Amino acid sequence: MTPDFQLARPASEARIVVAMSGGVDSSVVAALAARTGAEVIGVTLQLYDHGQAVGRSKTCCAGRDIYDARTVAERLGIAHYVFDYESRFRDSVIERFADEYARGRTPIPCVSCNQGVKFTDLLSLARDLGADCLATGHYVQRVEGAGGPELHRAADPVRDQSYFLFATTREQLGFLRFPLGGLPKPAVREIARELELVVADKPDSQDICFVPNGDYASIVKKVRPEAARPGEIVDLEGRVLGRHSGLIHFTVGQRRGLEIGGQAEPLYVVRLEPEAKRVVVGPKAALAVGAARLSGLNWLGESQRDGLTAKVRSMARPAPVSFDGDSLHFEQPEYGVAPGQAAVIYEGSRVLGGGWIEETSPFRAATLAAA
RNA sequence: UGGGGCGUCGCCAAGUGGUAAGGCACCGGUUUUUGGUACCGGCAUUCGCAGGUUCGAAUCCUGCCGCCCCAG
Repeated sequence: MTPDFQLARPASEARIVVAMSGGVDSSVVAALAARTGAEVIGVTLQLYDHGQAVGRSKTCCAGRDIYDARTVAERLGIAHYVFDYESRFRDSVIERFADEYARGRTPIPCVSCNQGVKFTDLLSLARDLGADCLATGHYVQRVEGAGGPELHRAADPVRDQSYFLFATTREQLGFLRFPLGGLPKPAVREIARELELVVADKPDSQDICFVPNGDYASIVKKVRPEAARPGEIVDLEGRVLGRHSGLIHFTVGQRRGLEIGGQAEPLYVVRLEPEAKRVVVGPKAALAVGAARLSGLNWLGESQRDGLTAKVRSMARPAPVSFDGDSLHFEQPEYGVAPGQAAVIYEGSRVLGGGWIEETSPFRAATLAAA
């Protein structure tokens, strides 16, 4: 099967730039693009290099991914370029990531990366290269609707990455293509195997790409040492229950790592108070959120009142909500809603828009306010 | 140094003669292109210490140690 790249002119006259990370998905995108007969240019961005920290820069980590992308491009017979975006990535993703933690918020670097480095910088690069479109390996669907291109969830819901792309603008969407959005992951790997791409059995990437061992705290600490200052852990009444080794280790909804035993029920982080360096904890019930005020709203469709659902994390089924222009109201309590995370609003499978969570209010209060 | 109570995993805590529940915490795993959640699994050969009774004790007896309360 060959997904439609929705080109405005015959493929034989078109040029497609493919963002190649060195993983299976984007490699298959490059292969599918090449199959259309268009001229394909693979572009890989060097965003970070923790290989140097480990001392084997060309054989592992970022170096390995770039090498893999190059190998795939050679096999497909397409052009391939590597661009050094390390400083831009550091400024727009890593620094911001650390700043957010320092403010007691929970950042989501994949969105910053998509909206900045990938869909702004790389996208304009692709335009400069005279491309007709920029194709990526994201599992989302771009659907030509009556009012222009729409962004929809992936056909395979367990693979859906629309959450990370809510900040995509209409203009960017016009230029982007997501050929994998209609495919199940096994099919993508199958294509890679048929074409004997070296990355066919490469494990899926996970966790934060620029954090080597899952130890994001040490990166934040390096950039924003103040976020690693110890402080008190208090309950909802302000009683001191224990101490912590820095707000960077916690996020709203978190249960593990508090090291406070002797409780009848588990304790969860209810909120972070960066000025006081305090972690406020409470029972699960204290985590039930009824509404979330959003900032930085981006709309790809019309905001409307009925039939909306929203995701407050990537891996969740969309929950019924209403939106009043400022805040999202959940019909059922939502748990672990952290300021700094994204709230993405859907109408069926379509992404209407979304925003950043600024603050939340308890479920019951929201119910009373609505009544 | 009079009276009373208590001492079971890091914390809380069942268990009063039949061969150590549970919760919290912690650890490991699964899930996952963010944090987190959830789920699964692990976690006291031993009950403050030392003796004794008994076929058999964390559970009964004795002594010691420690803590708490009341009284002087």
